[in-house]
Amino acid sequence: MAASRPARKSVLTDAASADTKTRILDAAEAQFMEHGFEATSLRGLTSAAGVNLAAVNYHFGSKEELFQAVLTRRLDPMNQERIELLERLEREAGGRALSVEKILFAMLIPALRLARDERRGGKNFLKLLGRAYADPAPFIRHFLSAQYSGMIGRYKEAFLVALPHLGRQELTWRLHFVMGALSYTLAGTDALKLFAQVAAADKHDDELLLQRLAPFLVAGLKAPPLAESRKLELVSGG
Amino acid sequence: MAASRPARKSVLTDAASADTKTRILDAAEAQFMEHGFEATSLRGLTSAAGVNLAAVNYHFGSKEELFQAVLTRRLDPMNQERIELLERLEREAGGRALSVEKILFAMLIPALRLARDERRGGKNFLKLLGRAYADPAPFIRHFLSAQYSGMIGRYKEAFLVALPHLGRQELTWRLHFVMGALSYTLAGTDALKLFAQVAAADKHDDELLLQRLAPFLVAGLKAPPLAESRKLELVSGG
DNA sequence: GTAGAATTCAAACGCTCGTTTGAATTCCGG
DNA sequence: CCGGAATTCAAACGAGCGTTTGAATTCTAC
Repeated sequence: MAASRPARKSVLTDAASADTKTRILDAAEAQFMEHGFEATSLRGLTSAAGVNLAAVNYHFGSKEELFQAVLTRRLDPMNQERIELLERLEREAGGRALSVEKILFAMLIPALRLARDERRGGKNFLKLLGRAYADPAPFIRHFLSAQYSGMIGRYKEAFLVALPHLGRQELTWRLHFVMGALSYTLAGTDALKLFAQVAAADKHDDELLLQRLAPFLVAGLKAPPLAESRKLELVSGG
Repeated sequence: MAASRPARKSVLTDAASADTKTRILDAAEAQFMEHGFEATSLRGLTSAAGVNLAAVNYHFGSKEELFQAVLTRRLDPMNQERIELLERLEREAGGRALSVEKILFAMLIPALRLARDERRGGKNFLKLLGRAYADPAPFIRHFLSAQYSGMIGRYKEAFLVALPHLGRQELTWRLHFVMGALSYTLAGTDALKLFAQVAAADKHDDELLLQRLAPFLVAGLKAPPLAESRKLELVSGG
């Protein structure tokens, strides 16, 4: 009989159940990406994974915990890589300040590597991540905050040095905008097919995509804040 | 007995039922914003609106059609205003090209006006809109495409003139990034409370927010595309 | 005031959902 | 090869969902 829920399984049996757990995680990644959290049903998910319906609750506890496990599996290593890359660049720079470009690249390249590595989820996962950012479910928002706060804090300090013309608050907003453009782009929200005639070749070339995104973000980050004197004009539309 | 569904009601009875319809729309706006489409239940929605459960299906046909009605009510006038504002600026400029700033402001100001007008939904609606952008449900994506394509096409032509150094495809991507940063910002995704210490005063001052967003977007749009020669460096991280 | 249409209402339908259960099966160290 | 733990499995539970129904009520034009 199954335990009410196994708090921690023995090391060896973990390996035995890895197959089922992995199949669930892989199917969940695809389904959550395609339908979002709410619209994904455990019945469809488990049947796609070729496992019993009860397996999700047995191995992960609940649908919510499964969702978090899906995110953690990819996110932890990627953010770890981001931090390590930033620290390596800082070490290589000696005492000198890093350029905005380099800091931004340190953020983007682990994401790019992940997108290219099908064994780590590839583009599907980034799409899922982009959508998770916009999901209103509180448990998702809290989870993402917790997962990202360390990494973002590090980068914020680095950007603060590279962008001395921005105050802390101004920088906070700029990073918010960066995350917006980034997650929207990663999510591959072709919602706006408006921008339709993007060449098919372009569409799935993630490197080219980041190479288009990077100059946009760098220029946006470097931009001077709007001067007091110009603010009034803005609203009057003049 | 209720008609299977009233195709179009008489003019006068429209006014009579307006109260119920409006109450439903208002409650739906709030609930869809808070929980998203899937997680919003008609039972909760109708009870919040103080109307009978069946009223949604009677007046709107289905939950999906209600969602579209919620969006249309605000979106049509806002996009209309955007187009009119752009055309007014083009007329005022005579034959001369509009600046990137002016075109962008023509996009942002109707959104700002809407955000400030509580009678038109205010910030709630923009938040809902930002979230709708990221919703994976196909009917939402198709609906938004249809609603936006006209407006976006107009602006794309205007930007193409203002940004002659960008090709059509490059511009398409830039507008994609702009929409990303914009919808993410409008959605007020405080998911990333990481950027936590944003002053409370700041938080709901939409004008200040757009004044922070504008320089970021303008600089991003104006940025030169990444030169061929630099592309390789990017990925190697050097 | 009355006929007919529009609207409201309580109730129910049929379905899907996440989760739980307890027996059957598989796994594996001794 | 046996015993106990881990896992799988079919079945069911209870709840909530969007939608439909048909009667009751309200509105309105005549």
